[in-house]
Amino acid sequence: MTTINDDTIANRISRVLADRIVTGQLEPGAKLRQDHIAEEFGASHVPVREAFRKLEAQGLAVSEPRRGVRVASFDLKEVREVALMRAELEGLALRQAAPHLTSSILDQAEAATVAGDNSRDVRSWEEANRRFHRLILVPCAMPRLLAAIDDLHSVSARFLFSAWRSDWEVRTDYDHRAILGFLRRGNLDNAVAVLERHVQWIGQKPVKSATGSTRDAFAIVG
Amino acid sequence: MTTINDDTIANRISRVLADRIVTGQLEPGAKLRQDHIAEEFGASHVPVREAFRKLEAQGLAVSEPRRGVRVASFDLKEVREVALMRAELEGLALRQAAPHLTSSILDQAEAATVAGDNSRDVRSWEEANRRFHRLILVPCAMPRLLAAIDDLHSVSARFLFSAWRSDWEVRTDYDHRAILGFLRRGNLDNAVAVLERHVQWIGQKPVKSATGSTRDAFAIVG
DNA sequence: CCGTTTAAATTTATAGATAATTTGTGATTC
DNA sequence: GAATCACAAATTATCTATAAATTTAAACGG
Repeated sequence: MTTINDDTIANRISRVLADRIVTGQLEPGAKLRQDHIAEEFGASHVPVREAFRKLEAQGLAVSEPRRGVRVASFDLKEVREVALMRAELEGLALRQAAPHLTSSILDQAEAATVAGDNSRDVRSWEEANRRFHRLILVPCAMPRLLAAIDDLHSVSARFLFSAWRSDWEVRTDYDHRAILGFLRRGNLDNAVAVLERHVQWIGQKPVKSATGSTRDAFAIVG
Repeated sequence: MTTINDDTIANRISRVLADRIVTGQLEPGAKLRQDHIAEEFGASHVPVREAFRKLEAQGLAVSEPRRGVRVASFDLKEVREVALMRAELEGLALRQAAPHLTSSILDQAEAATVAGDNSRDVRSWEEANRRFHRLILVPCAMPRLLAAIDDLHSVSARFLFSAWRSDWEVRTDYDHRAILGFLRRGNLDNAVAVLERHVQWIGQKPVKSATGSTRDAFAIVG
């Protein structure tokens, strides 16, 4: 039996590019040239174009009709927009998921919180944080809603990595613990309230640019 | 000057197919064969595949890796899911749009409501209904949010056309009027509350199938 | 009647051709 | 002499045409 090629080349390219954009290896506004990318992946430019379309749908790239596609840029306004959307949709998901939450799931979510608190770098903190959110939301069993939340999470992560690429300070996530506490006690309304506030929390941080001047970086921290 | 080719062939194909799926000309589960579609549009299959990717992102088609793409099917569960998502997101959009609403906009929205009440067929009712929602939400100036709402509206419309393809009874939209009333009086909380309830209202209707048996059809009516 | 093999249809990917946009160069004007 | 406009060349995206791989179906044999 040969190697099972479960997904298409276009999907593979799309995943790699998405990761590069989210982690900041590809900077906002950078041009994505299909021929170059095709060459890098040892493929032709047709699957590359299909990958572009997927990135576009996820909000990670923007395509101008006959002028090519660029990495999507963002500003504080868009950080806020994504935070608000996540708050609403995650609140909805938690309400629907609550009846199906087991103590086993909540234990796993607590473990994810601990893992996040012990994370020494942004990347692993983000991974643990996403695991927490997914764990308590997936039982809502609403695929379209979960897919939408997932896309927003990717964009959130991009903001996060943009602001805290290398320097990350350890902090304890009291919100996650409060949410779990309310869920264990069956107090859904408070759990949702904390979650929605939590996701809207936008961290702010001064960043020194190459010229010595400082600009403010913003990111959703939750 | 020649005909301005503002958008790509792929976008054009995508729009036409989306319309066919939404109006029910293409039934759920129907296979979309790229060569046939390419031939119909006098194009090759590359732009067709790109159109497929867009439809997939909108939730109108599903693609299995090497087995082609089909028109997305749906059930009552998904109707509910879309209704809940629309309720949350439209509520959010209205809250953000409220400070920017002018009496001129509200007048146009009222005109759209009247047009809806006078509509004799589903299609024109849907068009007027969508116009109403867009008018009061667009001033939120959140492009990603509005795009998400727009996609959900398309899916809503698909459910609607599926249930009431030909027989549509005229009805007066009290909810729209109540929303406008609250907005005019500056009572945002009540306006949002009515809107969220309004969008979650799922109409139900018995439909006679070819065999003589009856099944229930469902659709978001708002 | 069921499983295997063969053939047709269809998706996926490649390579090449076309069209449009951008960029660089040169000429003309102020 | 500097700046702007026009034109040309190169780069890049888009589409067509063709080939390879995979799935679906159909036929054959047990």
